[in-house]
This record gives sequence, structure tokens and C-alpha cells, in this order.
Amino acid sequence: MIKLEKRTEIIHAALELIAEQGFHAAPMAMIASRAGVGAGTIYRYFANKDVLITELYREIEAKILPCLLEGYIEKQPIRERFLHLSMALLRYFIIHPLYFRYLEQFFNSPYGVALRREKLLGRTEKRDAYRELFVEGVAGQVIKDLPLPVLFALSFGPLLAVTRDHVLGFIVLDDALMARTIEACWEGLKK
Amino acid sequence: MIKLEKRTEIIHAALELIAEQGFHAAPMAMIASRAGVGAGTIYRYFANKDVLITELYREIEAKILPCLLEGYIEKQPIRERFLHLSMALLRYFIIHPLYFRYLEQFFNSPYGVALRREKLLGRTEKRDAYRELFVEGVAGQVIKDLPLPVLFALSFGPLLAVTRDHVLGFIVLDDALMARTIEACWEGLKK
DNA sequence: AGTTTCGGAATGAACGTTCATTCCTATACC
DNA sequence: GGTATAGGAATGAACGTTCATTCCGAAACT
Repeated sequence: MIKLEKRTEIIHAALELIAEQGFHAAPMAMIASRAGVGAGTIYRYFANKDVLITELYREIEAKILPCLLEGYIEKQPIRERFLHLSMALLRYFIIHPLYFRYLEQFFNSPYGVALRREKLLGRTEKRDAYRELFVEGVAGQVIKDLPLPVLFALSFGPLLAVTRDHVLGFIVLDDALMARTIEACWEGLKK
Repeated sequence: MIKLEKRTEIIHAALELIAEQGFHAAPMAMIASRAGVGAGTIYRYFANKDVLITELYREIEAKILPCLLEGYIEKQPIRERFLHLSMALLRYFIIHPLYFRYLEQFFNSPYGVALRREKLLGRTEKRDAYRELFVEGVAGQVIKDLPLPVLFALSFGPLLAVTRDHVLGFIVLDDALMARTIEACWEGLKK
């Protein structure tokens, strides 16, 4: 339907503007014009700006999760599963830099602070995969016996930082460098 | 002088509001009222909001650097120097959570993006201490031969992440946990 | 010493701008 | 022709900034 066409255009325009320049550079009027749509039209598809922004977040999240778990083998050793998940995560963000930058903007904004709180307490597919990994690894004496948030920090901290550096053009993350970086993370994690 | 009194009040009000709630929650009128000052008075001390925010950033940065280098011994082995710097950094942020949160807001805002670019290319005292450490460590075969941004990511990524988790109340970073976290970072770094 | 004058500091109401949202008209579809 | 959809000008709230005015302590004068 044309309805979905427009909705997609609006979402995509918002994604581009926010990812490239941040929320301050994405007023509704500009989103509308980049989407080739009238300002009022946006409100036929989204109740307000908050809804648009949150919906966009959810769409991105929903696309990432399956990619991470593709080829993921529960039976493999902890180390291999960690390498797999992390490699998939980095590759995904490298292929979709707009998504990465949008997520960064989102989590570092008022929109995302509540969600971050949920993340650490509640659960998400992605975090869950990692969480299970960590819990199992700690129990099996494979991973350091540190609080879960610290294990997350040791993994996601470096991974997101190198992704940012790549997206901003400070380094070039090829498969080899990604693998070496992830391996270094693992060495921090392992017992 | 009374002049400095007011300036200090204004800076402190801005620090509190921005650190606690983000830039969106710190209009000039609110900064003024929290500082116990008229709205126009701010402009006697700062040309505009950008200047106020940047000045506040510089003041914080200037306070941190000396603390990191206190008791820092150039002659010590790389590992010990890394542990020292990192311990000092974490301790500082734990003691001054407002500074930490302000810096986070600052770097994740339009104000800070330009600066971050400078940081990675140019130089700062703090980053320089780490940078020298890394360069020396790579040359001496003590640290993995990875690009500098990756080494920074492996260090600051986890350190800032655990600090954030502590400040947000998800974990309690005591000296023992700090030391274990930093040790884990080092294991990722070392050859 | 008491009174007046003076000047910089402080003030907050007012202004212009920006933005999200609404509303009414024009258009497309059946 | 009647209904649903799109558009973009209109609206009002919020914000950073300005400026005419007030305030206050110190100098100057008697």
C-alpha cells in the first residue's frame, strides 16, 4: 500500500537525519521534507515525535537480533559462542552504520535512558544471549567471577568503542582487526 | 570578589542541572534561578550558552588531569603505570559523579563531537599519559600490536562503562572491584 | 560626617526565533 | 458526490538573548 510507502519514507528520513547529525538537527519539518511528505502527514502515521523515534528504535532492534543468532550454535564452547556473537554484532554495525549511529544517539538521549535501565535489569534477546553466555561461563569457571554488569562492560565497552571509531573514520575495521579485537576482549573476560 | 562568587554559582548550577538531567533540562532561565541570579546576569559572565558549557567542560578537565598524575612514577613498568592511571581515573569519577555525568553529556552532544575528533588526533594530558604508555608498551612487546584507537577502546570502553553503571546504581564499585576490573582490562591489552 | 553624584553590576520583562502540533483546504479515490 | 487522505500554513509554547531600568557601594563634595 501507499500507506506503507510513506511510513517507510518517513522512518528512513528520520533515521538518516538523526544518525548523521543528532536529534537537534531533525525537526519534524525537515524529516517531512526529506521524506517528500507534508509536515502534517507524519502525524497520520505517528502520534507524535516521541512515538516516531521510539518506533524507529524498535524496528532497528528487531532487525538486529535475528542476525546475531544466525549460525549461532548453542552446543559450542563458551569462547566460540562469544566470538560468534561479537563478530556478528560488529559486522552488522559496520554494514549498517546508520543503525549504529542512531542507536548511539538514542541511548544517549532522554528517550533512551529509561530503556537502558530496563536493559540492565530486564531482558532483551541480544543481551540475553550474552547474559546466558556469561552466567554459564561464570558457573563453569571459564569466565571471571565478576558481576554481570562488569562482564557486559568488558565486552560491549570495547566493541562499541571500536565500532564508533570505525564509523567516524579513525580506524578501518576489517575482519582481521575485528577478530583480534574480539579476541582481546575475550582474554579480559576469561579466567 | 563577589564577581567570582556569582560566576561560581552559575557554573555550579549548570553542572548540576546538566549532569542530572541532560542539556534539555537546563534552559538558561533555570540555570539562573538555581544559581540565585537574574537571567541576564549570566551574560555578564559568559558570552552565550555555548561559552558557558564549554568553559564548564574546560574547568572539569583541568581539575582531573593533575589528579591522574599524582603519584604517577614514570620509571615503573608499563603494567603498574596502567593500573595506577586507571585506578586514579575510576576513583576520581566515583568521588565526583557530577563531573562524570557532565562529561558524558558533553561528549555525546553537538558540543563535544568536535572535541572528540581533536582528542583522537590531537592530544590531551590524560590521553597523552595513556598514549605514551601504549606506544611504549607496543614497542616493548608488552602490549598487543593493535592500532592505538583499539587499545584506547579496550581500556576506556570498559572503564567508562563500569563507571556509568556505578553512577547509575547498577553496581557498587569498591576498591577491590575496581582493581579486578582494571586487571581484566590489562589482560585484554597485554601480549 | 552627612549628603549627593556616579558608574558598573544586576535584573527580568520583552523580543525574535524555532519547533512540534493542529487545522482547514485541496485532492484522490470509490 | 461523499469519504478518506495529504498538505502546508497557522498556532502556541519554549527557548536563548537583549536592553531599558534598578540597585548599590564608593567616591566627591560641602
